[in-house]
Amino acid sequence: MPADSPSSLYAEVRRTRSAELSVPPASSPREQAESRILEAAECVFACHGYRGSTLKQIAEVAELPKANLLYYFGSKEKLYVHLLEQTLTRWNASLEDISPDDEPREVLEALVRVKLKLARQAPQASRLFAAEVISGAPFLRDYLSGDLRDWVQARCDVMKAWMAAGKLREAEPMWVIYLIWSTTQHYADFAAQIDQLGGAPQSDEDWEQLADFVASTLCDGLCPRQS
Amino acid sequence: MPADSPSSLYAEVRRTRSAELSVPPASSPREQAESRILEAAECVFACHGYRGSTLKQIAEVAELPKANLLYYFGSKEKLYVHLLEQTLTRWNASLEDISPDDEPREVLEALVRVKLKLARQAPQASRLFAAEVISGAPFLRDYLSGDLRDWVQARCDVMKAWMAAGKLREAEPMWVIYLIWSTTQHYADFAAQIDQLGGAPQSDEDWEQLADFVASTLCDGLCPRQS
DNA sequence: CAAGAATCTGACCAAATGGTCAGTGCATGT
DNA sequence: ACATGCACTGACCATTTGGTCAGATTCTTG
Repeated sequence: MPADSPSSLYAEVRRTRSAELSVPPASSPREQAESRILEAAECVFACHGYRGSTLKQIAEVAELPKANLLYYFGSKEKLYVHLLEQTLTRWNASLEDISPDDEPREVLEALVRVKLKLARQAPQASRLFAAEVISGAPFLRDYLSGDLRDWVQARCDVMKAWMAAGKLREAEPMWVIYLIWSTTQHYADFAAQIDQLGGAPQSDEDWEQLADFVASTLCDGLCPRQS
Repeated sequence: MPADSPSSLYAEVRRTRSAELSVPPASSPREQAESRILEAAECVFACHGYRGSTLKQIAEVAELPKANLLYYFGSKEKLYVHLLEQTLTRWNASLEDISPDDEPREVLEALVRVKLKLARQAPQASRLFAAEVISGAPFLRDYLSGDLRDWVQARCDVMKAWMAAGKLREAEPMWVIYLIWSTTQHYADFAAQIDQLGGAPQSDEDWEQLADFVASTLCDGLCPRQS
């Protein structure tokens, strides 16, 4: 019966806040309360998924009365969806376009670095997304088969061009993307396991080395020898 | 408000049952009921995690009265823990030992194939484990820092020997393991996403090609050129 | 067949859940 | 001063939750 003491399990809230990507200081009471609630909600939803989370717990983490959450967000579901959308918006902001003229190795390496940076800076967001997908993506169906599918399709086309030009190993391009996503997200989603087993990157240098390792391994595995 | 209709979301139960690794036909009423309950519980817990699952829902999937689950398993927590332990036992059964004399490429490839086979045959078990870890592994702390840590340590030692012999790229051995785990589990844990985006392996041949792709990419990336 | 054990379950319970609402402050403009 | 609207919240509600239990049914065995 492992109870999760807010002190230990949710300590990450405060820590993540300051590390967050530039969010305007939010002066009005509304903005202040909303961001406070969203922080807490991200923490709890990421941990227990939509159905496993309770408003009471989110309220406790946010140190606000439960009725306050409902005053600002109307319902548990609206709060959850708002959080998902905010996450996707932030992720999209950190993605760059690619073209067939780019060098595959450089693009792949850049993608690995961006994803690992996100895994480090916003692990909660990654786990929130993972929990949603594990549960069958009931709230993200449309996004997955819409915007994300388009984004992914564009990358696949470029990769096919690379393959035709002999710059990338022949393979289902989707699998290349999954290779990158899985290896990088792993460090956010399975952080609890990695903490127990060892090998968790801690310092800036650790993360740098990890990025080097993942990027070079995938590039060497995916790009034909250039000798 | 996406409601998960048992018919669609939990259809996987029956399908997985027949594909399950040899489980004795279970004749006594106790065995019969228990396996029926465990099946349903795996399905629901894998989807919503421990806290997000309800006994009522498990009972509905199992097509048994709720009191029956409690008659056989005593409590929600005992049922959950039983399921976790069963999963770990089965996984351990499919793992082989390795020695420094083995060829890294062969061992890595074999590991990828075993893990992908599990991802295909028992995706629910993989998601169950993933949900548990995402929530901070409250029930698996001891296992992770005990048995699994030992298992992993043994592999790391062998890999270090390989590195010293120039048969494997110099790197934190743990990261090599995470590379394999993440790339293979991804196809079970994120199946909902993959189904929407495309590239999901369907036929035996698809899975074979996927295994070839993942194994050879990782091997080429991890093992020095042999020319 | 009788007696005990194992199997099973409807009815119930206290606690927790998402959500509502009436009412309290409290700032600002007039 | 006072009215208007935003910000807030304790108290409450219907429903759902995990769990108990007394009793009914079925199986096993001497």
